[in-house]
Amino acid sequence: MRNNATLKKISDHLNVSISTVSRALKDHPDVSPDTKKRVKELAMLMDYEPNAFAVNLRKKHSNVFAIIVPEISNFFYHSFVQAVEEDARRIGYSVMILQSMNDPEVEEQNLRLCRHNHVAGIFVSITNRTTDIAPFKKLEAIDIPLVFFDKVPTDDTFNKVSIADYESGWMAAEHLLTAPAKHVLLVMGNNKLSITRRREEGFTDYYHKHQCKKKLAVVYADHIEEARQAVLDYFAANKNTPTAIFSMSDEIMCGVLKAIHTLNLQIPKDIQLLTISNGFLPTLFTPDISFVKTSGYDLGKLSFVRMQEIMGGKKFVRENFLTSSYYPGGSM
Amino acid sequence: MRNNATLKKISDHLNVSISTVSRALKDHPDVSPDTKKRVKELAMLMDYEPNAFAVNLRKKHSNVFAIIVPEISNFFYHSFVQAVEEDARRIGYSVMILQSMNDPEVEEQNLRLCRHNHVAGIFVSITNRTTDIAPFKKLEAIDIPLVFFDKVPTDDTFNKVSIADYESGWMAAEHLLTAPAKHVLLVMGNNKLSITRRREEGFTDYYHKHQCKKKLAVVYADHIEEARQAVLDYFAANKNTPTAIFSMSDEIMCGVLKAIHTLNLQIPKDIQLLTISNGFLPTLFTPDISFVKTSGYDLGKLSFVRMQEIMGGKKFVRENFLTSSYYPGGSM
DNA sequence: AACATTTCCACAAACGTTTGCAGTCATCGC
DNA sequence: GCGATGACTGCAAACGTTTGTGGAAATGTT
Repeated sequence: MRNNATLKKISDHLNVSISTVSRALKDHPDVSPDTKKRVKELAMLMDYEPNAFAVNLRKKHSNVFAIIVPEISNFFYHSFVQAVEEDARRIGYSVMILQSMNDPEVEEQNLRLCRHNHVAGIFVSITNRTTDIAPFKKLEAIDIPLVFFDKVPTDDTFNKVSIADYESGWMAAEHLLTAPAKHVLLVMGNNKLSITRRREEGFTDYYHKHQCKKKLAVVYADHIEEARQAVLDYFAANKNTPTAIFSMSDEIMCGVLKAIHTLNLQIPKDIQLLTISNGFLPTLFTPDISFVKTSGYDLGKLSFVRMQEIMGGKKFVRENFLTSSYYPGGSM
Repeated sequence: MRNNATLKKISDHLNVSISTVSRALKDHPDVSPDTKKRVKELAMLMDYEPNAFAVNLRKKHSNVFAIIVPEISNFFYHSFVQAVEEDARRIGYSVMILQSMNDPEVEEQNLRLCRHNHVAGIFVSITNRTTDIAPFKKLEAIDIPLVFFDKVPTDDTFNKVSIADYESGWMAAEHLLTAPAKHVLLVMGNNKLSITRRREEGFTDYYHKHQCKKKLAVVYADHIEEARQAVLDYFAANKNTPTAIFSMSDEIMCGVLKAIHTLNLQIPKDIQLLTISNGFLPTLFTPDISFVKTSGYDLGKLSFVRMQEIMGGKKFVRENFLTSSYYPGGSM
């Protein structure tokens, strides 16, 4: 028993033309109040719903936004998604979430899906290993607006919205370097990403500018397990060294904590820890982990504003930054 | 500069008909090897991509699956999504993720989106407060296959795939009741959900069957903060009472842990804790939280099998269950 | 009464694809 | 040399919608 209510069927029942039905349903001034009423009633009765395929074919674009992220298992993205969904809903659009599994190939498949479905716009946080920007260029060629957020490519012909990474690294240093430990370990993500480089730069610039005498080490990790291993390796080489650790993300922090637990070290006695986070995970531990807050929600709101600007025709490329602030916990 | 490669344009360039181009591109035996070659080459050159709207309009359905979950911030769902994505990709389908934000109204909006886009199939884990199943019935009326997973409605005209909840509750009791504490606290989710009722039933059945003498209390919570408050309330009424706590999910566990941290209680000395989990979160803490494992990944695989059966025409309704197993940590 | 305007509606083209059907050749068997 | 077969290819309808255009009444203006 298929749902077959269509403009044609309604028009047949009412002895009016298809176009009249179409216009009646969208309150076009050309149709009389009386027919409007009749059409709407019958449409309601027949449970009419416009066929999105036909509408989109005609209009050449759909009204759903896509969000492409490396992995949805990231608290930062949850609030981002929520913010975008709120705003999208407000203007009658929907949001579909696609994850690239940190695989450029999957990412490209997702982009293809977006192209085929002529999505209204795409918010994308790129993969650690994304190097080919051609698929993104392709999107712009067919006028699908693109906003990069959080993990953005270095290419600067794109619209990007990101955390003020340099500043948050700087802020992290500002607080972490007050910790007693004489050693400092930076556990960073993939060092090809601008997000990583800028956070590290912010941190080390503060470090050098204040002529900090602590011994500084930096390690890079692509995911939890690598972060854990990196920290284990560090402590294998620096046994019993009180160290202040800077973790640049939730994911990294999880790895760091696993290592710390493995080594049975105490926070904040043996180790001081400060991370950059959206704020959820750090509060789950004892003591709370101190963090520099980066709001995925705010980033989502900002990204959406950019998206609407682009959709509205503002074509100039821009990069926006979002400031962050410090939330002291008990890990320092 | 729009990407306009279309069958018509290709046909114009090659002086053949649209239909020939269409058939050539899909290796229809009716068209000669020579024209096939020419068409394919030009199509490649022009970067032709079929217009999904037109294809779908013609075929009356798209090739994307939808997954609707209350919230994506749930580790259990991540692996579920991953499993489904893997299998979908394998048969050339895509997956879109929609979250209902635990709001039945948003859930219905998402269902509407699925209907309008004539999605190939829907995997849905319902909201805590979903009572109206009419929108789901509507989906079936237009032949969109539906598989409920994890949080499933009680109505048994639907296809459902879920954790063997009773069994996992039973298993949890089996292990938790060996803990030294004389008091047992069950922190459960929304008690209208069958998942909650069955897990609780499994637990209490074991409890009664073994004539357990420990003092049993049960509280319900809809989200993290409620869980935290419930535990705080419990300990306000039972000061310094060594208690073994059963948490029925990751989310609940987070709330429980927050309360435990607030009260400065020690695990496993003062409190023993056992949760049901997908396995990620429990390992982030020290000591590791013991858990009964429910595999989202396996559930995803199973759900997909069901989905394909339904799509293949097997119409009979069934409910599948997935067994779980115990992973000891250091929290007991 | 003649003409202009408004109100309401229908026609038809277009969006890009798929597919049943029919048509045009050339080749083959006899 | 005639019908039959087979290999290609094109025509046209259909999917359901939107929208520019034009036309027939009804109303208004002088």
